[in-house]
Amino acid sequence: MPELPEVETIAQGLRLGGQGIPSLVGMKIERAHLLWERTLATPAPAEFMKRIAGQVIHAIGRRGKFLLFQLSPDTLLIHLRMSGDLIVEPAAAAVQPHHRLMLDFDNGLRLVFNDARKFGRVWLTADPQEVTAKLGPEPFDLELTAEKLHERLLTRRRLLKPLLLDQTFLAGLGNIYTDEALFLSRLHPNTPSDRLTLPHTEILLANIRQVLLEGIRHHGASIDWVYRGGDFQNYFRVYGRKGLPCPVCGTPVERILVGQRGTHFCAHCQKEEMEK
DNA sequence: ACGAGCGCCTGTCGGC
DNA sequence: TGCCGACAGGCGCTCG
Repeated sequence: MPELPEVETIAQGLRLGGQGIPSLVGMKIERAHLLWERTLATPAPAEFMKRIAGQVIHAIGRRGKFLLFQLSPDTLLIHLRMSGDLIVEPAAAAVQPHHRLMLDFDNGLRLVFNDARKFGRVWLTADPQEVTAKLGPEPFDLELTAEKLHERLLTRRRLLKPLLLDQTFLAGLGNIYTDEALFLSRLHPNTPSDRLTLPHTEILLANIRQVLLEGIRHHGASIDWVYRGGDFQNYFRVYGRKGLPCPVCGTPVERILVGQRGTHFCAHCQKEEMEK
């Protein structure tokens, strides 16, 4: 799915406007059209339609990979999962094949949740904490120090990569940015989490933040057939580069499975056995 | 408390 | 060319 940088890019775009599209802040939702029922996590379709009509978008934010739309009494949460995207278009435009939910505004525009694979989900709730309560810390939270991250790493006995992908451990990382952060940190994805030293954790946290910031600066990555305008895919160091030379040592990048996920790394730079 | 396996879905790509 | 499996930015579930 879109990971933190892609979700942040979308949130900023909708909040600030640009490229001919106005900011959605202040827009009033007139009515909703649900084209794929399972897109709606909660409440039931009839109640959703009734409750969202007339609500105004007051703020647009992000928590982990969730988009948050602060409405009048309620909050709308959207998770794009693998193939979801948000589009602003004229409310009169033809309905495209993968449109799943459309929110018509009272100004002739609509916000569309488009999602080819139908994995994405939408929640409308008075209390967004009901949805986001289990999420781990935000990577850019200033209160997340290397010491605190190190403590959290030591309380678990898991492979490093699956742990970093666990949204209850840290919110926002996905497959791309995890591989990139581990590469920069010279850490093997199979490293047991409780073997990380504090110095290693400092390096890891700094690199997680760096790759996420790079992603945001490039407006995210555009891969597969879902194009969102970003170009961070041109700056991947290892992700999706199986067989291509490691940018540091030239050794061909390997692809293995870790926790059922395709994982890209340099076997020379990222040794499984760390020196203590 | 872990990881494996699978389900949810559609689309693309590479190999034969 | 055409078919077919592998694979895809995610996550929740069950099962050992």
